[in-house]
Amino acid sequence: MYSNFEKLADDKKKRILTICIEEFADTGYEKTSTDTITARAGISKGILYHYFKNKKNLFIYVVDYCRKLIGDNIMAELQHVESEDFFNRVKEVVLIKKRVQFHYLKETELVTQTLLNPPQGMEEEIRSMLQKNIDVYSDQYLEKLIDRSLLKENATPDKVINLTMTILDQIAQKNLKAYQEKAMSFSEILEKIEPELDEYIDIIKYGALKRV
Amino acid sequence: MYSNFEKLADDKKKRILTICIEEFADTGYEKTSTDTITARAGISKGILYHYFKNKKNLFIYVVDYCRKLIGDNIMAELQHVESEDFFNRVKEVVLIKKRVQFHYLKETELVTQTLLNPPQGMEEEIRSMLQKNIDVYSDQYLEKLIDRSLLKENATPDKVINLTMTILDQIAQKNLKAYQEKAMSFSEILEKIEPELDEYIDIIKYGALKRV
DNA sequence: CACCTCATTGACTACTTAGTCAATAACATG
DNA sequence: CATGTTATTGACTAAGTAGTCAATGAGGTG
Repeated sequence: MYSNFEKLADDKKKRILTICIEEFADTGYEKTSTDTITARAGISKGILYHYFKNKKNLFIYVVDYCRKLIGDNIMAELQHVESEDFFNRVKEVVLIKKRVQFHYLKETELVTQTLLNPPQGMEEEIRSMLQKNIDVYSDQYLEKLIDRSLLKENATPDKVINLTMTILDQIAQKNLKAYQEKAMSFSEILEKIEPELDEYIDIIKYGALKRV
Repeated sequence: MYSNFEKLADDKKKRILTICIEEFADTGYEKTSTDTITARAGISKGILYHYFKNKKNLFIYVVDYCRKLIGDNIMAELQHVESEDFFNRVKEVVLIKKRVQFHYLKETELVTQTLLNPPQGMEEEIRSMLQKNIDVYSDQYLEKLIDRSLLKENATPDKVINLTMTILDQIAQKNLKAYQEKAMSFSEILEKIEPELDEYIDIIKYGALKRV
C-alpha cells in the first residue's frame, strides 16, 4: 500500500514523519499545507503524492504510526509492572502511560486530538483505527489482577478501577501540564505529585466519611 | 463594537447565530466557509463583514454567546439546588450541568471543542474568555456548603468534591452519549443512570475495601 | 553503451476562500 | 420632495492549496 514510502532509508522516513507529526499536531489537519511539509522536508510535492496518493491517506498513516508507537511502548513497559498491591498496581499503570505520553509529546497530542476530533470525512477510519488501542492497557489488564475478596460487595472491580484510574489520570495530567513548562524531568515531576495521588487512593480505599 | 449586528431584529439575529453555531460546531473553524453561512442565512457577504469585520471576530462572538447562554442557564438552575446532604448536592450540581448541556447540544459542542482546541492564532482570546466560566459553578460553590466535621482528616473537601464531580460527570456523559441516539428525554436517561451514580458515591463515602 | 524501469521534480491547473468596494437600496430628516 | 446617511448587495481580487503530469534523473541489466 505505502511500499514506496516504506522502502525508503530509515532516516529519510523518520525525517518526513517527524515533520508531518509536528505540522499536523501544531496546525491541525485542515490548515496544514502539503507545500509546507514538502518544503520543510526538502522533498518535492510530486514525490509526497507518489508515496501517499493524497493528504487524507498521509494523515491517517501518520496518526496510525503515532498510535502504534505509543501503544507499543506502553505495552512493553507494562510487562515490568510488579506491584502486588492492587492500588499500587493501578497507580503504576497510570504513571507508565503518562511517562510514555510525556516522552512522545507531539505524537500523543496528535493522537488524542485526532481521536477526540477527527477531521471531517474520516470519522470512521480514525475511530476504528484508534479503537485498537483503547483499554488494551487498562481495564481488562487490571481486572484479572484484582483480589475481589478484599472489596466490599457493592464496590465492583470495574468501578474501583475506573474510579482510581480516572482520578489519577486527571491529577497526573494536570500537574504534567503545569510543570512541563519549567522543563522538569518526568521523575522530578513524579516526586512532586505522588503524595497527592496517594491521598486520593486513600479516600477510595477507606472512604471520605468518618466512621460513626 | 458589534452594535450593527446587535441592533438587528431579534429573530434575524437568532437565525444568523443559530446557523453560525451549527456550521462552526459541525465543520470546525477553518473549514467553515463564510460563503456557506451567508448563503444559508440568506444575507450577503458584505453585510456579514459589516457586522463582524472578519471571520475571527465572528467566531469569537459566537462562541462567547454560547458560553454565556450555557453559563447563565446553569447559574440560574443552581439557585434551586436544595439537597442538604453533601453528596446529593454534588450529584444535583453535576446533573444540572448535564441537563443544560444536553439541552444546548450544539452550543456545548462548540464551546467545549473550542476550549479544548482553540483555532490557531486565537488561543489567548479564547482561553481568557472561557476561563470566566470555569468553576464558577463547581468547587467554590460547593466548598462553602460542605460539613467538614463529617470528613476524615486526610479527605480534604476539595479532593472529595473533585473526585465526586469527576466520576459523576464521566458516567453521566458516557451514558448521555449512548442514549442520545435513541432520542430519549433527559429524565428518561436520568432514571437509567442514577443507580450507577449512587454506587460510585457509596464507594467514595465508605471506601472500596472491606473493614478488617 | 543502450535500454528499461522507477524515483523525483516543480511548474501548472482548477478550485476554494477571506475580505473589499463601488454601486444601489432603504430610510430618515429638513 | 430633496438630500444626506446608513444598510445591503454581490462581483471581484488576491492568496492559498490539493492534486496532476510531462520531463528529467538515477540505477540496474544485457
